[in-house]
Amino acid sequence: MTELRKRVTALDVAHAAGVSKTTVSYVLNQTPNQSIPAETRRRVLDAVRDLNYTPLSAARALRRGHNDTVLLVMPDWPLGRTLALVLDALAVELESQGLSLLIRRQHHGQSLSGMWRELAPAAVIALGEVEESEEEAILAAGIFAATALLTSPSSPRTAVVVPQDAIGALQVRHLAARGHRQLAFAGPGDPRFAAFRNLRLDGARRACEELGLPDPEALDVDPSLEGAIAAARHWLERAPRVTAVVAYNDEFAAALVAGLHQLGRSAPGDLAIIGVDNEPLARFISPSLTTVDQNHELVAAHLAQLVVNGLAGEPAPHPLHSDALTLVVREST
Amino acid sequence: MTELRKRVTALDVAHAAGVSKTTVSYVLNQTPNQSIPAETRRRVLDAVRDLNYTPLSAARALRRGHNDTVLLVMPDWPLGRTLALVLDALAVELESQGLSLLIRRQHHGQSLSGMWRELAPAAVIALGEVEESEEEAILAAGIFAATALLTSPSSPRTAVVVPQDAIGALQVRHLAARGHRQLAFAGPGDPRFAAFRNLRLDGARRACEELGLPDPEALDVDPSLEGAIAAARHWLERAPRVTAVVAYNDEFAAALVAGLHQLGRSAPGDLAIIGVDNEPLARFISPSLTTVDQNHELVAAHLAQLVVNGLAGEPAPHPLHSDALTLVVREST
DNA sequence: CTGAAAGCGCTTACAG
DNA sequence: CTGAAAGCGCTTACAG
Repeated sequence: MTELRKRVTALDVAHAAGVSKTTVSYVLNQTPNQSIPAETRRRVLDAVRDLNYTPLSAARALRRGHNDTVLLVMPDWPLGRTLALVLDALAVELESQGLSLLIRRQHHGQSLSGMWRELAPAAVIALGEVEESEEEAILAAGIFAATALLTSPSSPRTAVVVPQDAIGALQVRHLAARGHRQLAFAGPGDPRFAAFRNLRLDGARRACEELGLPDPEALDVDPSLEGAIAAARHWLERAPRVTAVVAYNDEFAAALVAGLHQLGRSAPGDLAIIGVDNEPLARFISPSLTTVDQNHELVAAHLAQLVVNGLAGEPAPHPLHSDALTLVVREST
Repeated sequence: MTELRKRVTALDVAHAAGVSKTTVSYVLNQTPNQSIPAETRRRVLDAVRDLNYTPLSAARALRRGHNDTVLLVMPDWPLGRTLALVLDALAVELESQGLSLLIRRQHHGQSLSGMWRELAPAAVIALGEVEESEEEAILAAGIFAATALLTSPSSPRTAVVVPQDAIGALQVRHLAARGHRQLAFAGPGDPRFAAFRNLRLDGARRACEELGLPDPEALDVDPSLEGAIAAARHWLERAPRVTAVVAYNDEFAAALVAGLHQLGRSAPGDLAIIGVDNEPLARFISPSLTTVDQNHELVAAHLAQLVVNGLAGEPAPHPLHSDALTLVVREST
């Protein structure tokens, strides 16, 4: 077993450079209104390099009252492709600003309060609704708070929006433009997806209403070949016959395409199908999938900007409308 | 603007409970060899609840010398499906043990040393090779170190293995069992994938050698329809003719399946194709993709176990062999 | 069974 | 231009 080596502290650097801890700190933090001669600065920096000194974030956090960390709290959602890409891009983006992203899931009954009080992050990003009193408490602790809602914001707060309802609406408008009137919605029955599913369905419903189309029938589908076959059969035999399906995502869409094929039918002739996520394999399905692409880079950049501006006391960036959403038209519709 | 509220500290709890900070700490940490009467304990716990007290991790970390955090350092790899799922499952697993997972990318030229010295985590997990001296330094700082290599370990260290070479070998053995002898490897030219690509190719090469098959030709393919068509044409016209392709992942495999279709050919008759990752859409490609599934839950559980055992001073769990790999046979081979 | 006190490694008024 | 000193909120020998 190797012997435990003592940590190199600012005091060690101070000694090596022949100055005090204070000066070391001033140099390293480039504290304003301190005029330290270049020569002294160089000596400190040399010592830092020679000793391989790194300030301990815990000590700094204790003194400053907060970390250089952004705490992202999310419900216990399954990690889909888009969410994973957004979070990854966000982490990279924040890192480039000297911030760490710490992602925590909030399981049922776990208190949000405990998480941020324990960590004392610079900012908290909540995915999904947060109680007003909780948000107040976060702000009162001097922590910047942002909320990433899945729907259009009801209040003009610091809420970034990744509007799931806009996805459903976009899907419906595309199908309507192709002449379809009798639509159906195919999504997961699993309650873990409910937050996303329900909002997409809502958006689809509202769009149908606006376009004067009948309300789309929502069906829980098992995204297997058998589940898809059953669903497709149901729609084809139904009166009035469904001619197009809004799928929860590309997996459901792909299952339906394959199911139709098994029935000797095909998209879009017998049933038009549109997915969401623009999975890498979506274009290689045959017929290739029409889908909605969520621009994860844009969403991540926006979230990062919101936090960075907030920490700097600058105004929030302009809200993301549906710019982050792109319709990718292929063969299945 | 809300007024800044002062933090609730252990001293506040002590006052409210009529005891000292010491006793509060003993109760909250269940410090061994302290016999605190149930009544006192209750008073402390009540005060904690009433005041909504949460210990500040930075203060605890400063005192203890380390955090309850696991630092995972990875190269600047693109986040593929399997990696994302492993990391997510690992985070969940560690959370259930009271540990946070902090993921950081190590960009070129960035020092690993700076990251762990700054954070003072309980453990460091490095994805990929780490210099011996660096690992020594981590250990010497009292931090548990684990390495998740992409290949079979050369030394009997605390290295978890996610053997990418075994994937390539598994692909080749399946194709060989189907009677194929003249194989090719299709992968990305993008150097960001090189670590994974090269190891899978190596594994494929070695398996061919063991089976007495000719060395597989490796081709950089653009995973688009056009790229796939060009590649497929090349293999079909080549002498000796290639009869089966080991694809880097399902995206490449799907592109090749689609490319063949465009050429009026099909898998597996004209060219057998096997992918990696078992993407949700892989079974809905037609013909459906044969692929290799990496059990991300198993890998994550193993990594978590390694860390937890390490922190508790217990021996490492038995190594993961290729148990985490499953061949999923479908129509494309 | 309980508490006073030291000390972890920083930052930052404050004094010179 | 520079440093001595206080203090952030914990944990833990140590003394009673």
